[in-house]
Amino acid sequence: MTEKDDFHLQDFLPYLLNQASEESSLTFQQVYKNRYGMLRTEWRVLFHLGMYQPITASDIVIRAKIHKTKISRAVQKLVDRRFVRRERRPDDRRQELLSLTPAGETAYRDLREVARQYDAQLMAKFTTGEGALLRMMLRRLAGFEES
Amino acid sequence: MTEKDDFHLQDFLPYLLNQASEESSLTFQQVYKNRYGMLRTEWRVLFHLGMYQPITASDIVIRAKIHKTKISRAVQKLVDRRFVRRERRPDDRRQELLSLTPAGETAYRDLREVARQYDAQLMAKFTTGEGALLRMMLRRLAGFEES
DNA sequence: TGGTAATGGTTGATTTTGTAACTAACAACC
DNA sequence: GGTTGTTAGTTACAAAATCAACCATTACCA
Repeated sequence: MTEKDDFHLQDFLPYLLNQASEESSLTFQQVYKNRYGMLRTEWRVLFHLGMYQPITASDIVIRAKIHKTKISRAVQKLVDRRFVRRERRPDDRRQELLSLTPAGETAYRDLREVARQYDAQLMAKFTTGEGALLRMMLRRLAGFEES
Repeated sequence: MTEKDDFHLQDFLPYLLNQASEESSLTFQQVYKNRYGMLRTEWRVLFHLGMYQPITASDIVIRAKIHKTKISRAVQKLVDRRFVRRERRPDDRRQELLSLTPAGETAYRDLREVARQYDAQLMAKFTTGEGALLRMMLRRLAGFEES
């Protein structure tokens, strides 16, 4: 007979991570969606620019591990909405440097503040030590650090 | 002046969770995709049936927090491929009870074993105590437990 | 009983994503 | 200089997700 197995879907790490990820992004999603009409990829591009500008689309592809077509379309939309400015490099005319417009800067600062507060709210579920450990473990799972 | 801020995207919990989630689901995805041509929602439905059958589509909606149209289409595909059987309830003819066919059972057991091994492989990155704590924290973030 | 609301599930239209093929610019090598 | 190969980014088409409207059935209730 096939013994009743001790597997539990809710403990399967990829499933659990996905559920936690979805659940914990809901509140933030409401904000960037309602306030700026952005999609997930778009706020990410915005944030990457806010943190590292000026950078190219390829840089974002590498850092965020998002497919280049998604980035391409997100950048296009952000440019259309005057959040982002693109500028072709003179020395290598294939690449274009992306940077935030003043409106983009404003949106970024606003959302960054929301993110910071929301993160604090989520982390309040844990002790400081637990939270630090959680981030460390997630970084390792995400491949952000080798070890 | 606007002080250079201490915000780091890579530490923002929803972002970090999403990256960890995506990264850690890649390997398993290859298996259910290549071996059974399934999509994410489909293996999840399969697993829910494997664990809790017989249940209705609505039950899965509630448990897995997946939209009902996604479930509806996933179930349809699984039925088409003879992994799942549907049976209208006599007492409430709106509902239909879903259960696995023998082929579905086989696929489920196979994938469950893959999942178990893969989970162990992921958890090997941590000590036993860390792993247990991680799961507990993720469960809390996912809303699997109230507290 | 009859009318209205709620539930389980499906379908169609639109939006978003994924995959591959493509253009343009540069690099490397002969 | 002229192939050949790479890289940056876009576009076209197919696959999938989202959203709203939709049946069919059951529940509620005057």
